[in-house]
Amino acid sequence: MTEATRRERLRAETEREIRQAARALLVERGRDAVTLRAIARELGITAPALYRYYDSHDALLRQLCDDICADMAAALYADLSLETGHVGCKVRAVCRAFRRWALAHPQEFALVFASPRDPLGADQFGSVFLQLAGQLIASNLVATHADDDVPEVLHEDLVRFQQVLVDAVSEHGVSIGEDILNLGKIYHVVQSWVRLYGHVALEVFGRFPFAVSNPEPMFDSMLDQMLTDIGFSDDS
Amino acid sequence: MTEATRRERLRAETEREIRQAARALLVERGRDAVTLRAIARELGITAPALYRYYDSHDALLRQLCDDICADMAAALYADLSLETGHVGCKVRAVCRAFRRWALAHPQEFALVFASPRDPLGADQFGSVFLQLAGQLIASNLVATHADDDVPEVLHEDLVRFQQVLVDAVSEHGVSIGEDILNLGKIYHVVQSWVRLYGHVALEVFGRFPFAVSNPEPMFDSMLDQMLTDIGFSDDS
DNA sequence: GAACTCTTGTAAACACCGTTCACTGAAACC
DNA sequence: GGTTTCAGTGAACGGTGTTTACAAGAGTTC
Repeated sequence: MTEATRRERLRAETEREIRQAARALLVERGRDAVTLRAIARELGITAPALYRYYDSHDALLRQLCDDICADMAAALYADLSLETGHVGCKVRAVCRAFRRWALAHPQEFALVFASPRDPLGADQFGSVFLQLAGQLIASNLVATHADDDVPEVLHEDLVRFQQVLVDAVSEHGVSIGEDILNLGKIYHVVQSWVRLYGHVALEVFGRFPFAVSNPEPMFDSMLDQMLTDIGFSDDS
Repeated sequence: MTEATRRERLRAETEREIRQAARALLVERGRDAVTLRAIARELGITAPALYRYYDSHDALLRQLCDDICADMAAALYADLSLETGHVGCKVRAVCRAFRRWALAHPQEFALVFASPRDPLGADQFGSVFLQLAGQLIASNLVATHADDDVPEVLHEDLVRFQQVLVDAVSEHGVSIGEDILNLGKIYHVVQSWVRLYGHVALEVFGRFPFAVSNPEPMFDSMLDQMLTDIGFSDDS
């Protein structure tokens, strides 16, 4: 069944354990607790042995980021698959799932979303977001926004994003026309991402200007407004 | 002129140098470079000497956060004082100033705004934001939003925020009535903070889903929408 | 099966980190 | 002038990332 040699299997297993230990340390004791020595201690080996698997502490942290993104993506997809309503419902579901995930995984969220990252940034999460956004846009057949809704200075960037979206979706076999994915919608996707990220980050980092005792309805309220703005009707 | 003894002056001077060195390290080499030993090296003293000024490395970082907030507040106030137009213009000016400051000080921004902070959070920045928001709201005499605009589940939190705002402004001698600072406006202030923070953080952390080549007009465009939503007329 | 290579781990070392503690020397006070 | 206060030192402890030389087992080749 498995084509891998014994050595390859052992190596893969060790690597799995490294990631798992790193993740546990991050979750339980924060970013600064994810040290090579602590991970090694957890596995019953010595720190330099980890250099057989990762070039540096930094590389291991990058891998950790990717793992987190992949897990988050899986969680979002799972929540999305439970939602069988129309597109507006799906968008709402995935936004709520994102918030839920972030609140349940604050350390992971902080590591992935709030570090002045490597400019590359071609991480797992990007493609997940593009995936979801692209699919949701593609299946929303009502084109309520025309191109001339957005200022012309933004066209260049939005066209680029449009291409990125089209590519991302086509990689999964879905093809959408430019008439459906028009610039007005693209712009609203960006704006929605701004509001979604803003709200979730503020909540996770406790940076609202006052103590919010009941943040969930506030999030839902923002979501309603966002969906209205993006062109979905408000009926739930 | 100065009532302080020689010793007090020297101490104050050293403390100033500590903060300055810590700040320089943060700016030039990132959060992780702000170590006690590096600071001490910069001052030509030894690391344990710093414990005469701060209880721990963590306490020093907290002080650094406060310093950053104070500096940012000063920068925002300065930019605000240059703007002599009506309230809409002032809001626009201070939002732009916030973005400009964040982009010019990414390490400081990350430290202050994107760490799962101490729940206390009664930092300098809070009062600055409340200051500005309160004043701007108070001077916007056109009450375009009524209380029934916002869902009732939010009332409890918004009333609390209303009180916080009223207190913050009254501490500076300005008193405003509840009729002006109604819940609809409060809600829009919160929503504006969500969008402002979201956009700036995404830009600083490079977390837009595509490479934005021209982010300024995108920010301005969001600002226009935000000001329209909040009830300011769109004439510049 | 012996000789060989490749891989995975170790132990020791280096330079750095936060923190504690016993101490020194000078300033401030009475 | 004697005493107290206090900023600063040096040594030490246990922690960190990383490099190096080395050992020992797994896999391969003859």
